[in-house]
Amino acid sequence: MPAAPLAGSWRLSGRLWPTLRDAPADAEAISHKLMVRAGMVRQLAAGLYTILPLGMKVIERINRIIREEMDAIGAQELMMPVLHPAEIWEQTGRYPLDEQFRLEDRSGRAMVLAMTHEEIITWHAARELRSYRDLPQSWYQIHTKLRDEPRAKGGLLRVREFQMKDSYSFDRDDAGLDASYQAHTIAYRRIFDRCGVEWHRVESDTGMMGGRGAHEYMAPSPAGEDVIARTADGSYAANVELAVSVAHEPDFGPTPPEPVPFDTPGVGAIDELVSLTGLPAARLSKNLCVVTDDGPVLAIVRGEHQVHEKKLAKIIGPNRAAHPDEIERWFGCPPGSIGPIGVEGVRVIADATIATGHYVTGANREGVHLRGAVLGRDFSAETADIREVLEGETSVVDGQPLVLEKVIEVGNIFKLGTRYSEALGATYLGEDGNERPIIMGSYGIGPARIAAAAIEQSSDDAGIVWPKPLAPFDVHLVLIGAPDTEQAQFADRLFSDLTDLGLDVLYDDRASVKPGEKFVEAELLGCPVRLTMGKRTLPDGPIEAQVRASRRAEEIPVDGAAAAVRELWESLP
RNA sequence: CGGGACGUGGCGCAGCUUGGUAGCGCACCUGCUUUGGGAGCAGGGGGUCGUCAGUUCGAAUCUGACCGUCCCGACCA
Repeated sequence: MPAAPLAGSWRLSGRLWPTLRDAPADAEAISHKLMVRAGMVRQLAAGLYTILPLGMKVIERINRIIREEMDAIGAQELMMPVLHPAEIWEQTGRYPLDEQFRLEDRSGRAMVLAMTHEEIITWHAARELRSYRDLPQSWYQIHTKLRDEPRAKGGLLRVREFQMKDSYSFDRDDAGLDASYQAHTIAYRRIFDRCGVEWHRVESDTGMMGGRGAHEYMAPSPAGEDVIARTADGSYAANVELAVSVAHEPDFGPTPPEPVPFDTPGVGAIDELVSLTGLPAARLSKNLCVVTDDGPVLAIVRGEHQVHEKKLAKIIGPNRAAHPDEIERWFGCPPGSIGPIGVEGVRVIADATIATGHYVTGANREGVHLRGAVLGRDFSAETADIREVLEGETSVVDGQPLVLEKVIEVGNIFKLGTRYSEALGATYLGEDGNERPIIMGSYGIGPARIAAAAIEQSSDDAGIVWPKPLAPFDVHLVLIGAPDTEQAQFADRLFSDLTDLGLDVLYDDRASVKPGEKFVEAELLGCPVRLTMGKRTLPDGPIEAQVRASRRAEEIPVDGAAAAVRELWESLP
């Protein structure tokens, strides 16, 4: 048995801390490799991870920050089951979702595992909240979610079982919801700032939650799965799923009186057309045919743009790319030559940018394109925003240029409205005696994703470089020498002195591990300060301190060592 | 779900093409030496080669199916 913990400090001997020299071959993400190597997590199966004691230290620190800030806005912690009767999910229509784990109990009752907790919290709210006097309320938990993800990936970044801080607000009216939403905005800002990660708050789609307004909290990282568009000062920031921008306007020159055909043998792709015509891609129209249950749809964007599939799907519903033989049937030509002019039986949706200018587009004849096609004159189309914004295009808010950035989603907030309260009968009696649905919001944070994002954002060749607030320990004290030596006695004393000063210390007192190995493992783990106590240190010091981030060596005097270490630690960013 | 790759002691890998005694490094155990940057020497333990079926006198090696894991895409807080 290891020695009992001294506040948040640990003696290392006897503890489970399995580090690895090599990362498992199937780990790809930096955070995944380092978390496994640094003995924080182990994988059980795809998307299922055990968090080891050292990983728990980090998660505990994150959760503590979350609890403090949630409590500070008056949210109340509770805990709901992760095993739910299916009927409740049937009432909101979310029972059949593909991500839902479904099972039966021994009597054959249909059950589900908690994908999220809107249904259950609303079920409780329906029973406990009766009057306008009971509102507003905010309830939260830090608890398990289970999702049958089509593809777990990236280590801890996308998993099938994970802890989430989820909170839910209950208000009388929209103004109340706005206030609860604002309170969460404040709490979230404090949480992510205190965690020491870089983050952006962006406008987001409401996704499977439904509702009417949402933001996501995004930690920039190349390992991220989402992309955001934002201005340098954050005056505009949105997930590209709904980001808008002012497109570059090409010089169109005079508009031809009518479309003019020209030969483009064997040419279909936009870059081939650019070389052939010498025109910028923005003056070509890119025509994409997809198929919905209601038939074919032709989507048109400028040649430099990409159709954003989610934006398109919001307008036309689920769809797939058309097969070449289908295109041949509807347009009478191969995919490279299709265009909007003269087609029948095909719904045409043009991006709003197409409404100005004239374009080179397919003539619906193999090897022929047209110059000078004008929307409204030569063809008709619904216009909508269906393109993905491009880096360098400008903000619709203030004209600043937009940058695109890959990000990890670490939190989100949703204005749910009455979707769940109406479905589950969560109503209250107003002052005027009328029954109304409770107005709800829901708010999520993934603690393990914060940890993973922190590592993605901060590591070097030697290992993790923790932001101070998330480090499993503040100080990593390395003892060189046997337990019965003078330096060991001194290290023991320093260990308890540092702990008394409020620092969490990992005291590497293992007798059987060589100094070099201790140093390497300390850097792999990445606590902000490493102290070395060896024979050399005594009697007069100094004690060597290494600042992990800079790997700079500092000298700590033996007299008043603990206070000096505390001071060094405090001086770090 | 589509495409690709890979499954050999705890981790990293070789062996497979050309079938014939299962190997290397690290880790682990014992002993001695060593103690400020993943120690040295000596000895030792641990593997149904993912599973099943087939071909063969004989399969880690060839064939097939299945399972698992990872990556890209689809999907997704």
